[in-house]
Amino acid sequence: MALRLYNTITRRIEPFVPLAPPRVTIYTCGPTVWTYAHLGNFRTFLNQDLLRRYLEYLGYDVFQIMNLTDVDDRIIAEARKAGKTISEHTQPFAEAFFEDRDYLGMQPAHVYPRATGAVESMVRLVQDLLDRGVAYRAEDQSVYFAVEKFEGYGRLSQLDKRELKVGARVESDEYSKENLRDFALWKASTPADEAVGAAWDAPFGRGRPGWHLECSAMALEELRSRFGIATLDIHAGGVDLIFPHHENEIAQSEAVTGQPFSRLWMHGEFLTVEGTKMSKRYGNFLTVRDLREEGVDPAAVRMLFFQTHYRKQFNFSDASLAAAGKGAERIGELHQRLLATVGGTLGGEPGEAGALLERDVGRALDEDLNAPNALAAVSNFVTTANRALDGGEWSPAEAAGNLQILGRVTEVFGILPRRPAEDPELARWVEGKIAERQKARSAGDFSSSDAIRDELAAAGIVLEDTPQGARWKQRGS
RNA sequence: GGCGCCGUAGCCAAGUGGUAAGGCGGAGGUCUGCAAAACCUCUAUUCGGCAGUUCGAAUCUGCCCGGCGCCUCCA
Repeated sequence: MALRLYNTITRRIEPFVPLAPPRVTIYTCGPTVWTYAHLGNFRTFLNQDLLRRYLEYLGYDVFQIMNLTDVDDRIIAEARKAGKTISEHTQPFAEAFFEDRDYLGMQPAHVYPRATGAVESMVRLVQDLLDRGVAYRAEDQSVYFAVEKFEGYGRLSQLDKRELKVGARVESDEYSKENLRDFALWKASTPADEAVGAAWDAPFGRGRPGWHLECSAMALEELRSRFGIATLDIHAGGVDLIFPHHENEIAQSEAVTGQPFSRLWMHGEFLTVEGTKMSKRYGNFLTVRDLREEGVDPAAVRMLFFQTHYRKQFNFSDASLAAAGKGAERIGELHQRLLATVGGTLGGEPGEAGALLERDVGRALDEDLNAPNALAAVSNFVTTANRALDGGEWSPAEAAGNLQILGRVTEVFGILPRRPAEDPELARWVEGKIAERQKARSAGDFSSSDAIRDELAAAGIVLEDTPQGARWKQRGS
């Protein structure tokens, strides 16, 4: 059993072999902080989070880099509109991104380099490319990458098989390029850029970095300074980044290093809404803050996203989110039940059910991160465990061992529903009500006991009568 | 126009040559004072359509129908 992943560059599922195990370096293209990231963006990030967690589960020592793009056309336009500098404009959105990340329970990347903080290394990279003759300064004072000078350009996106749509890439400000496919490394500064603080000095002229430059510069910077290498193990992003973004990153980086920029390229598919790609452009987007305001449990979101394979589009709907939430709750219920069964038992030895769970989840995730299949295994385990618990078939030790495995596995997905924070005051009130109800029940006064249950329900408290007395929990909220 | 992806039950979704995972929903049952939670049984003779290859196809090939994406600094 070994992990296999789909590699965009070979279009095949292949064994995952890191450059220097147990270390695994991952670069994930992060958000452009011109506004709030939407759920579609987070689908990609969440799938990367799953990859990260599974690699760590397998024992790899992961180093993850996620960039924040904090200078680009949209940011400059928005900053201008608001009369702010770009950093004034992006700061709140960067903070919001981290809040959303934490809310969704994503593992933080090890570093979050920002484009504006890496201008120096970007300038060096451009200079290097100029020195090597694969880049040139055009009449408009911008610096472009000469695509024809880089052998193998277009390998990732299979450009050789395509024909350009007539008129597709011809824009007024690109007339200076020698070749239509050449792309900007450094854009000569304009008054608009200067007005919002988006211009830097460089030997080849004052300007700002092109979009693709930052990822190459920052990734190489981190790899070189920390590990003395120039090749990533995994580079991940959304499918829309295959071309031109990642294609250009490869060209820029490899033209300088002569080494593969990344051994593996992973691309996640889109989230759609009513069949159409979720996008700011179409206005059909939802943000994480929207969900938070509705009181959605992040476990439901994770469950929903992981129920579809990352390389397949899937359509978001409130109904499917609610259904996924129910599924996550069922797993959470069992988790609680096992905790109660285990009591203070330490250690424990996993039984057959736990071993099966671990094996099936591993098999599924090993095959290109087949999370849907892995979750099916979890679900089967839940049924098996509940049945065993109903029949009193598990000793505390066996329950403890199985619980440990369930915990390890669900940790990979991060799908255990959040338990409401302990509120002593609320707890005291609820316990009081439960005692009151119990008294009524013992006396056979069921209309009173039901009234109390209704009262609690109205407060969002759900009761479950068990042989050990009433359990309670907060619903939804 | 070029390149690519998808179409599986009421809904969501695995499965890519050997006879349809899983979740949600629904029906009935067990347990319960009634519930809740859990469990049990049932819920696709069939995988967009039509041909073909094969002992055998949801899985391979061809055509058709329907939907989506990239080629636009969009995850």
